Amino acid sequence: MTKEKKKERITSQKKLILDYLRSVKCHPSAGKVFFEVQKKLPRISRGTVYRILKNLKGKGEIQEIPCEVCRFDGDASSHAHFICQRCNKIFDIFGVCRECNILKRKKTKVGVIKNYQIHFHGICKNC
Amino acid sequence: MTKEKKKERITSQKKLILDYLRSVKCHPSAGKVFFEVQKKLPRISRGTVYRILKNLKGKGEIQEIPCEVCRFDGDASSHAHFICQRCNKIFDIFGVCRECNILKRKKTKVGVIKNYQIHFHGICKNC
DNA sequence: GTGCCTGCAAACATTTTGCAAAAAC
DNA sequence: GTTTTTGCAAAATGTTTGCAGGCAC
Repeated sequence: MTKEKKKERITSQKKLILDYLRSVKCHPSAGKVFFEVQKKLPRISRGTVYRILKNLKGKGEIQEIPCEVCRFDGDASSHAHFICQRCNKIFDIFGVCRECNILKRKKTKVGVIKNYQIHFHGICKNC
Repeated sequence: MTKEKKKERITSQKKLILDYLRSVKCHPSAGKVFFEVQKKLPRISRGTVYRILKNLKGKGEIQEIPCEVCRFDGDASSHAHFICQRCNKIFDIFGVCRECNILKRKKTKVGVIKNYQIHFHGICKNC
C-alpha cells in the first residue's frame, strides 16, 4: 500500500546510459560514463548520470565494482573481476567459483547472501 | 640500486594505527580510524592517517575493503567479507573458496593473480 | 645533524542535493 | 495536466598534497 506511489519513466538519458554500459567491454567509472554519454547528449549533467547509475544498480541491472574509484559493469551476473594493479584495467573472469555459487542464496552463520563479488588483484598480461 | 634511498622510520602514529587495526574486530573506515586513534593521540591529523593507511596497505600489512566508503582490515590474509546491505556492517568469513586459493599465484588467461577478495552482499542476522 | 614523517590547511576529486524548468505519460 | 526526471550549481564528502617544523635515528 505504501509502495505504488510513483511509476518510473523511460527517458532518453536512462536508455542511453544502459545501452552504453551493455555495449562496452571496458568497466567505466561514473566520470567516464558521463564523458561518453555526453558525446551523444551534450546537455546531460553529471548529477543525472550519478542518479541513473544508482537507480540501475538498485534495480540490479548493472553492478558496481568498488575499487580506487568505482566502476560499473553492464553485466549484473555474479562473475569475477581481475583488476590490474599496474594499469587499473578490469577484466571479466567467468565460471570461477562453484563454492560461492552454492553459498549464494543460502543462509550462513552471519546472514543471508544475496549476491557476491570476487576481485582478483595482480598484473595483467599486457603489463 | 635505485631503491635503497629512504629507510622507513617507526613512529608512534604508525604503531598506534596498526595496533588499533589489529586489535579490533570491526572493519573501520579511514574516518573511524582517525576518530579512534585521535583519542590517544589528540594532535594526529587526518592526512597522516590516510598516508599511513596507504603505506600499510602498500606493504601488505592491512587490506582495504572497497565498498561505499573504503574500510580497512588488520588481517591481510585472503578471506571473504560479508557486507550487510542494511546496516553496512562487515563480517569475516574464513575458508570459503578453495578454488580461489588454487587460482591464486597461478597464471590465468588475463594475468598473474597476487591476491583476491570476495565480498558477499546480503542481510545480516541482526537486521 | 640529517632526512623522513607529521600537522596543518588548502586543493582536489567524487558524489549528493535542492530547486525550478522540461519531459514523459 | 500531473508527476517524474533533468540540468544546474552549490554543498557535502572523502582523499591528496605542499610545506615548514618536529622527531627518529
